[in-house]
Amino acid sequence: MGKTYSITDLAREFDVTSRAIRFYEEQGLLSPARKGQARVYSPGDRIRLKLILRGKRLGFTLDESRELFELYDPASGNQKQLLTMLETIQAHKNNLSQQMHDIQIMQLELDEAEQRCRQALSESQKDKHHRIQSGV
Amino acid sequence: MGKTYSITDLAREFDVTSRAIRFYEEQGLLSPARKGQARVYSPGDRIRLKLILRGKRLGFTLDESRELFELYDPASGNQKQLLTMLETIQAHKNNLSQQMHDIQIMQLELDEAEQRCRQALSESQKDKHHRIQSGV
DNA sequence: GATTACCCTTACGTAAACGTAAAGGGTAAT
DNA sequence: ATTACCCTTTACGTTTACGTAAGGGTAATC
Repeated sequence: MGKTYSITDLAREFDVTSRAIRFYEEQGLLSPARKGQARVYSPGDRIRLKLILRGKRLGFTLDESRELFELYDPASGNQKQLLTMLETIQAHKNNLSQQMHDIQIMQLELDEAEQRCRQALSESQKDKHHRIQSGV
Repeated sequence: MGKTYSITDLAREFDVTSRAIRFYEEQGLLSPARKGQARVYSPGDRIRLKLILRGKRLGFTLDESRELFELYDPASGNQKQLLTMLETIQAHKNNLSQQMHDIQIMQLELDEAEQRCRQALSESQKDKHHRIQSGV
């Protein structure tokens, strides 16, 4: 009953190669079921892949993403590691704040670049008209 | 008169190695003046380095950063490339929006992870007290 | 004058994240 | 039964962004 996906299904959906998906498994980020030799991915596996790719967009290494997954795993029990875990989380939160800030600044700068670009375009249009008018 | 910086000045300020800074130059992202053999960096060079590092935090490759610098350069004149330039800018803006979105979601998730973590900690504290009270 | 602290170039090494064959098996339509 | 398309594993190759010696010059300091 549960929906399943082949490796190419997921590869197509998320625009990655099947090689990449196998690589994530090799690195311990995915562990799909098997049907014979073939990999069979559950909706949970699919989400997991989605998270990996989001992590990548944010500049996380695969190791970091794997570590984050462990934060969400029921297997986390170990109490002594809870403080370490909090530090990890805090570090990630700090990085994200920094990135957020970086993005806002860069968006402003790109807006300015766009304006200058449009300006330059409209002026080259004016020049064209001028040349036409003056018969050059 | 103009303030200048040595390579180690900048390396210390931005917490990168001088090797890295030389590498950026090798890739055409910086071109400091020279005094004899030694590199001499102007305030402009310093800003440039700052931008490179910000780009890196946002997942830009050095090639992409170099391309962005060209968008801001007075040497940009070429009119035919203005449209290509606008496309490049738009693509970057789209990526940044996506990243912004990714960050917001991940911040929420990290907040939740933190809460669960603190919860687990306080419960392990309660257990401790309980064990102490009951003399185990 | 020897140590310390910079600076340089050249060049090989490396980690991460796949790309890219090579060689083969499974099944479904033509 | 052959074409086509899926799947597999093994394994070497590649790009990016530096790290890490190795070897040598300069300038201040003890």
